[in-house]
Amino acid sequence: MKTTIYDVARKAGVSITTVSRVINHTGRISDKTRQRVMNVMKEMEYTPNVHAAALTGKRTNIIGLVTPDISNPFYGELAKSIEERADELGFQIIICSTDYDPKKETKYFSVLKQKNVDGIIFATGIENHDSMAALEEIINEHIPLAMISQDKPLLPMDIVVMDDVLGGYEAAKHLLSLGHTKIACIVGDGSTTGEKDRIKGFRQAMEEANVPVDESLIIPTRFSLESGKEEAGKLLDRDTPTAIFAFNDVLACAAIQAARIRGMKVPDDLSIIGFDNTILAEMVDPPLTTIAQPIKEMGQRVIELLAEEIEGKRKTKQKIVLSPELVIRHSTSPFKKRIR
Amino acid sequence: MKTTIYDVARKAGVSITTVSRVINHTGRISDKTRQRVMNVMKEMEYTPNVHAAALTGKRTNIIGLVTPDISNPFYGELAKSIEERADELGFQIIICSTDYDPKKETKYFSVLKQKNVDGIIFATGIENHDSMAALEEIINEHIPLAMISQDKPLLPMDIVVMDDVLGGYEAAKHLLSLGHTKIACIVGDGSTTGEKDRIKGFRQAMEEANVPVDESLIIPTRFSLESGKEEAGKLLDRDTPTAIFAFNDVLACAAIQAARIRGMKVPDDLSIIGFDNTILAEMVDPPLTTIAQPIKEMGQRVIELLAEEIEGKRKTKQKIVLSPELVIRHSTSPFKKRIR
DNA sequence: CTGTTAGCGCTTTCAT
DNA sequence: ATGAAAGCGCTAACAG
Repeated sequence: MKTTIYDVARKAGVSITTVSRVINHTGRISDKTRQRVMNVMKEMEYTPNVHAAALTGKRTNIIGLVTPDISNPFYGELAKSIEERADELGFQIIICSTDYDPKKETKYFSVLKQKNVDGIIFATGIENHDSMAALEEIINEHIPLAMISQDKPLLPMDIVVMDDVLGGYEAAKHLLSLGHTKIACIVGDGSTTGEKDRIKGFRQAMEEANVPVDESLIIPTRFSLESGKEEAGKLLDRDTPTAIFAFNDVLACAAIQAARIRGMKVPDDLSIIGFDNTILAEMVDPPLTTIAQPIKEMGQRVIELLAEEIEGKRKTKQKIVLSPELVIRHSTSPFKKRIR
Repeated sequence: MKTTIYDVARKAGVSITTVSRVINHTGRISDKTRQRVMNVMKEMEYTPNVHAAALTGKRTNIIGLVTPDISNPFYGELAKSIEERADELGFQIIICSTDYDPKKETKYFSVLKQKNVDGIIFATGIENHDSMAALEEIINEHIPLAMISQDKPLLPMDIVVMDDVLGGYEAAKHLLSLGHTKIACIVGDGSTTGEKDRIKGFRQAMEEANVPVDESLIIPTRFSLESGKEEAGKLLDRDTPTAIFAFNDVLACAAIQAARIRGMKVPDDLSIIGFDNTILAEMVDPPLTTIAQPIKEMGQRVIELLAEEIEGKRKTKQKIVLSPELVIRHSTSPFKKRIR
């Protein structure tokens, strides 16, 4: 049998109350007894039973992380930084991969509640109606919540996001500074706020530079490599942009492939800038100039925010907006008039 | 206050025992009472308190997953498939990312033990002495264990691995069948069993084809993109292999880049085959011919194995060896005599 | 088929 | 400064 608080108490010649006190640093205890108890605990390799503690209302030190897909490098890196910082703060992470399925989302909510997690971090959109309802329920039960990389302006919870407007702005700015004016955007389905913000920033930079935005150069895709390749290909077949702003690194890869198939050289014939700065960006040829999301820092900040709330150090919700960073590699170059 | 088993019992007009029985499907209960109790549970939205149950020796339905780095696409995909199947089987996953640090490894062992997980899956090597000691302790406590993608012949636990010998064999076979004979291998530091097995398979295929292996074409690297690029470059500068077998997809990318810098076309001037079939393989240009590890299936099988053991359905340990699969894309082509 | 009751290991008043 | 005792919510042996 595992050694319990009773075993320790007996061996140390004190009551279990005293042992409990030294474990939790509560109440007053003479240094002498404390030392004795601590020694016995060490000696017996005593570790408190988490469940018994949880049963009396103590924390579980478990945090749920709800993400759409951990195999996606972006979420993988996010999960990693969250887990790392969580570990430092004494929390474990239960991962929940929803696979973009709202049903799994709501299911996980109840599982996590049942597991009595101390808090939950959402890295999914939660657009679905049922999910929203489940979410509100969680809010009502005052389970500490934090949202990452997704804004939910109307709900009271901690939030860490990146400034997508600025990201779009910087991408456009970079291309403009290289002399490009005929710039295409390869976007997704336009549904998320992140996407909308990026294009907003893009437009702003164009406007400031007095370059009109050609709406026919804004190309929607299904956010996948195949779809990106196809749409980028169609674009290049019918028009001649000198630069492309892809809304993530995968789409940028797609654009590179589409260009290469058509005998265009990147960046000589076509500059391409990506978004996210995942591992792909350095893997691809040419290495991608891209707008880096501060993934690592975002992960650290959410978990810190959440931990503060769990520990009751702060009762007001907080929103942290981090800045993107332009990472210049080799997929963009100054505009040169093309020789036909 | 959350509704407890007592609330349900009272409302249903039975004892808590009866309620407990319908929850756990134990003992005999008349269909009538069962129905009544079930209805009340539904009505009150009752969910059992996991900690109270765990305190009496019931399972926690939590499984620990110890991996070196979830942000690595290979482990990310593995984690995903494990989580997915685990969810179906009713388990949650606590992730532990060791970052290849043996200290974190041993630390996680104790954390997981303390959290009373039902079982643990190791996706790390556990080469370190302290980790081994900790591992043996866990074995002694009879916590169900499973190892994935790593063999530990001397320890009694469930294992799921891929046949690396066969993988190396198939890679060589493919290249040989295309007419290549001057084949280079870009390997790592040669320390893991996986690597050794791959090269063993490679040699075997070469031998069967009566093609001598040129040892100077076996190039060690630090398994990183940079290192791979550098070493592959040196190789191409001093020699003229017609094909390269890279020991993972990252190294294959490195080889492609090194070749392109030197004006060589892949696959026309140089065929390259990778290993793993991570997302990189389809992202890169040209898409990579590679030896696919059945990541998804590996994940599913470990968790199934572990679940069986947790549920006590099987007491003998089991080892499952899965087969690799050649995925042909566009980075390899038949050998043509080079025109100088 | 159903109920009574004794723990599981710990926290927390309330005494002393 | 320390201890006795009452739960926390549930399971399971025992009794009917």
